[in-house]
Amino acid sequence: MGVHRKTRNLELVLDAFRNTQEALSAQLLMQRLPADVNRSTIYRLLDRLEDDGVVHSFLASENVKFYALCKECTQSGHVHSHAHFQCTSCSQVVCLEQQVTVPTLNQYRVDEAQVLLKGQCATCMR
Amino acid sequence: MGVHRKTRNLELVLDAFRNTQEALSAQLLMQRLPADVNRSTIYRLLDRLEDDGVVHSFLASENVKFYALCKECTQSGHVHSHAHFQCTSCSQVVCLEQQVTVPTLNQYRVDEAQVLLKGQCATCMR
DNA sequence: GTATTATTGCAACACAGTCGCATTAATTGT
DNA sequence: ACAATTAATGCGACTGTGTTGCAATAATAC
Repeated sequence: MGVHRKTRNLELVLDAFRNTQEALSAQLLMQRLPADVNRSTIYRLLDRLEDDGVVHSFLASENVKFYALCKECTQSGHVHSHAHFQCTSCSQVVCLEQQVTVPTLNQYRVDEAQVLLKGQCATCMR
Repeated sequence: MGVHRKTRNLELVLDAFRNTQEALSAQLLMQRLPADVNRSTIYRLLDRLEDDGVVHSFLASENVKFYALCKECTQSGHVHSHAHFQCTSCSQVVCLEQQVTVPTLNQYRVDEAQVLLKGQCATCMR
């Protein structure tokens, strides 16, 4: 695992993930972390944490990358073969239990399947 | 269906889609269309064509929106419930026949399922 | 405590996409 | 065929997400 000095910023980011069920974007982290945490630092921490298999990332709507803590991943291989859900009202994103089976195709070798389900979350429905 | 004057640019964009099996991004269109077709115009045409159910869009890697001609869509409802494939080497994107069934979830109302399969296309594999 | 070097902050940048506004050109009515 | 209407276009400026080079700072190893 890449070097990880125990810095304030690293702890803040990890805490943010531990304190929520949601997946987080760089944007959301900026809102939730103290204002003096630098934008670039957040992006760099997310990149590193992903490289190290601590979080995994996926694209949601409006071209925004979301991150969430990995449960099944290691550095050697990300095994986050689960679906993600995004609420079209509040934009919240969560990881689902729902496993995704990677289909086999004739003309292509499929390495990865990204599934994003879109709709409304319980809070926004009422 | 929104107003559509038969303009050179509209024809160029539609031809580009008709002349390929691939899905196209604004970027790719710029490369394939004459250089004097304005960037904003391409974005606006894509938006309009999508509103009118002529093309559908979906997000691929690297935060890029791709578009492809609709076969089953109408203005009233996009029914492009098929999977998409993107080659991680050449970045090419295609629509697959593979239909996607939208799962039902307990806590969420799912309106749409986006499936992006990633791997290598036939050309890049050899 | 000092040296090493990972991490950070900053500013500048790259890129996808959007928008306001004036100009151009496709359509409509006569 | 021509003028009036207004959709479509081009341009420039802008937004937002994410990246990068570089100098300053701070966590770790000795």
